[in-house]
Amino acid sequence: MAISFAEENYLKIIYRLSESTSDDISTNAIAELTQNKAASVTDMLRKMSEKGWVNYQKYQGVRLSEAGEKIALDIVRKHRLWEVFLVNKMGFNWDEVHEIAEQLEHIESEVLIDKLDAFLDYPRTDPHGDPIPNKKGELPQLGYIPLANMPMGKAGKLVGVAQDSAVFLQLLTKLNLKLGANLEITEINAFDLSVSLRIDGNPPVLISHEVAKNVLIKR
Amino acid sequence: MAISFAEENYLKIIYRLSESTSDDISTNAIAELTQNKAASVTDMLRKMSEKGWVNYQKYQGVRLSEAGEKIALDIVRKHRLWEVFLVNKMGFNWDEVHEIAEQLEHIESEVLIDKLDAFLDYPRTDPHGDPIPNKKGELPQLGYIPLANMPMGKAGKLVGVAQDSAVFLQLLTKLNLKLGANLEITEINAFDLSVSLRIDGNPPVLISHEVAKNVLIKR
DNA sequence: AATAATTTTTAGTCTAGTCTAAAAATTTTA
DNA sequence: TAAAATTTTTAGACTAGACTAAAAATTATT
Repeated sequence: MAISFAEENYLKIIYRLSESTSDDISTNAIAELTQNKAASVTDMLRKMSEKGWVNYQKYQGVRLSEAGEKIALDIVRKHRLWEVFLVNKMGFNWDEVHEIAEQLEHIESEVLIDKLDAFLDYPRTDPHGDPIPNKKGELPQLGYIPLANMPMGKAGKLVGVAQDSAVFLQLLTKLNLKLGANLEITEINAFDLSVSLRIDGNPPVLISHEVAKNVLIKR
Repeated sequence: MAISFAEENYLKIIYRLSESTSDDISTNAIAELTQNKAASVTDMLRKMSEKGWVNYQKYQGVRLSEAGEKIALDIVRKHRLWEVFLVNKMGFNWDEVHEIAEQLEHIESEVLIDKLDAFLDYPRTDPHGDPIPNKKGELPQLGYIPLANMPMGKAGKLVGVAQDSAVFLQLLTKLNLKLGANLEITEINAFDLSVSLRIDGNPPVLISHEVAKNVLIKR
């Protein structure tokens, strides 16, 4: 079944929202990320539900179906591989590549993506540390994930960092974030994706999304 | 002024048609290449004329304006650079890359194209021997062009070939196409782009587009 | 030059994807 | 738990870009 750019975007965004919660995804949340109005989202959800890509009940939010998740993972795979290309081969900084990858992820050619994957030496994560699904849609078992990708309420152990700039490591020290620390996310703020974090059972402290992305944890 | 995929495609196709004639381009010719109906083309030409990208007079055909040609050359530049990438870096054959490049040519990022250009070592031609415009929209002076790119009625001298497979060179010999031969195109068949060619003043013989693309001439 | 054939344009329709305004359902608050 | 606030949906409208059918203009043919 043919799929449009718009549909691909909706699926990708529902996937992204699903990554950080196990609840159903709300119309408003999708509207914000797609930059559309809620009414437009409702309409699209109805259509995608008919195509079998999402499970959608009026007023109850939405969830990807298995078929929808497969498509979403394929788009995520393309997005992240292109990001690796842009950073490793084209010399972009990791903070410059998102918009371009948003365009490249819609290029349709399985062969191209396989060749790109090989050309990049089969990377397991993108420049931001996010895992790259394989062509079957399976996420690599990394043994760790960025703290930023851990769902709310879950706990894990700090096992590494994705960056080793001096300023970053100094900040970790100041926050009392050491290797082996037990971490639990108590809140994720939608506005800036900053995270309230309980460290070794102490009262939660606030850390930025930027920091959370570079802290690697094992569940 | 924002430009859509559809508009970019029309401009590119009008440019391509202009390359092999100095006449105004007909609605039907555009319809065939865009795979649209003539009525749709008329409509689009009217709109693009209002935006100043083409000079269009009802029933009289169309021609790119200076602004339109600038845009078209930019798309052609992107298309051809991506083709080089696909062949030289991704290992595609030169006959497999067109459809993918048709998609990639619409990616919007000047910086990316500049970096790609550098990454590819500033190629002057694409894998088919077609010249790659620079970022100002200027075509490189190659000193030669593929015979397939020579306008009808013009003459030139055979100065080289773009391929040296045995079968190709044997065919040239059979056709009496030698270095230094004086060539004049007497007809281009729209159906298969095959070319009627007068060699050293002899009666014209027919050669395929495939051959014409690999024969290099100096005007 | 008149007629026939072809090309191009006009007029009206359709779909995808968006929007606004208002109605309906759900959630929060007092 | 009733009222208020918020979220979501419905209904109807709009635009870009396509289409078909018929009319108009151009080109080719007797």
